[in-house]
Amino acid sequence: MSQMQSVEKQLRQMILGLEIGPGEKLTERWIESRIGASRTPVRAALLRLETEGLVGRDGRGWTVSPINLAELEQIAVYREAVEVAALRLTCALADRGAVDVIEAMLESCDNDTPREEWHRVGMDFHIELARLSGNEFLFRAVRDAMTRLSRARWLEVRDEAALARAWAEHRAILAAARLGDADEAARLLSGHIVGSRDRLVTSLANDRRGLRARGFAVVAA
Amino acid sequence: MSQMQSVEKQLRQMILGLEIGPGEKLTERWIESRIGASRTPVRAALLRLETEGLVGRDGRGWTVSPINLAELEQIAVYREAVEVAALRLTCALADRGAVDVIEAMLESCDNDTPREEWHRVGMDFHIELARLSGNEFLFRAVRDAMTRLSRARWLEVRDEAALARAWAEHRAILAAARLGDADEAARLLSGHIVGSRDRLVTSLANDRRGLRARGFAVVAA
DNA sequence: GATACCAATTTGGGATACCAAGGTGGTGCC
DNA sequence: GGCACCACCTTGGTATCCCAAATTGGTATC
Repeated sequence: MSQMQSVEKQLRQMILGLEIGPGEKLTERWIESRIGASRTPVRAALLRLETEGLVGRDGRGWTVSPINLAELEQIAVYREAVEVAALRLTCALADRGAVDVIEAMLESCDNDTPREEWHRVGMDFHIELARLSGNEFLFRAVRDAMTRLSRARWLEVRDEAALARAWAEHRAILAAARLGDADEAARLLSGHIVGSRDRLVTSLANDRRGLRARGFAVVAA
Repeated sequence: MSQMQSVEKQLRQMILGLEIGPGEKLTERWIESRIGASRTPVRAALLRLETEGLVGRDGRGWTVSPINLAELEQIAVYREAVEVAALRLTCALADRGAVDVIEAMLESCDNDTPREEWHRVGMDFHIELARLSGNEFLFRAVRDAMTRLSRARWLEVRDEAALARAWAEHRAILAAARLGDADEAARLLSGHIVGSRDRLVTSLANDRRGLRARGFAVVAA
């Protein structure tokens, strides 16, 4: 793999893993020494991550994008549009057996599964579901939206009950999709996304003070 | 304006204006001499245009993205999802007076208007309509989709009748939106997008031979 | 003590030099 | 004539250097 892609990957992981906090200033030279590559690939990585919304410009200079509650709400609306469209396409497909692969993915999480896994599988559910539609643009839209949501979801305080409910909703969506019941699947998915958004925004708004204390910039809705 | 943004702008214009044909090979050094900037801003521009889908990598090396009929069809599905969602949001708005601005935009085109203007305004209709929703993500999605469609629409052979019908459809959509009739507006917009796609793909498929003769790579659906 | 101003450092933007990999054309052998 | 092989050249990837602007820190003045 070229160094350019490697820098991008490492930097993205540092940002998504909150190793670099939302709102922190970035300098190309710091990244250069931190990652061990020269400025050229570092700049290429920053340009890419900028289009993903993970970093942004702060006048002259780079900043890790803060958590933006207003943005999270807009993303939810966007997700609802593209995910529902993808799901409807999938429901119209002749072969919907592929949903079983996703169901197996969900089953792979049990009580012993580390939190990281739950986090990743929770996002992959939506991403893989969109992939099934066969539409590259819908798929990319969902994947990019989930990437943007990733840090916020990581910060969200979720109790066992909420987690279990989300998993149940995922399974219900798959069940409806397997039957080809597009309207029901779409209805369930919409509700799931809206519910997720509400819990997410509420949780972050409540924790805002604590998050800021940890050095994480959280912009209000 | 920084040189980097200028290079990006110029290069995008050259690609969208078909000054550089779909499928053509690009070398960083050629662009460098053509635009009159060094490789650093050229590379930055290429990285950005890559995320817009206007250029792509061809193993080692850059290529102006060919016109891809399968991609055009997928984009239409994607557009339908995001544009309809945006339109429904707009219909739910308290103040829908802003649609008048768009209507005025349409009126600005008459028989004397050069073809370039028609082309631009035809796309801006969809972009500005999405902007009214107030959702940044839906707006960007529509804008980026229209950018990707731009070259294909430029190549499309459109008769007067088709053009007039498209304009009438635009106006009908606005009329429904002004009344807040979301279902009707959505229905009209869906139909418009699907119809546009059909005419576009059909026209390009028919002209494929001629387009290739002009040096334009056209990938079949 | 506050503030205005200046020097020094830092920073991103741009230019250029260098490199390894891949492609191309030519040449000589079969 | 055809094919294998090799030297050369082009190309993107990387590193490094330079520059202008902006930030910073200190200092002198009021």
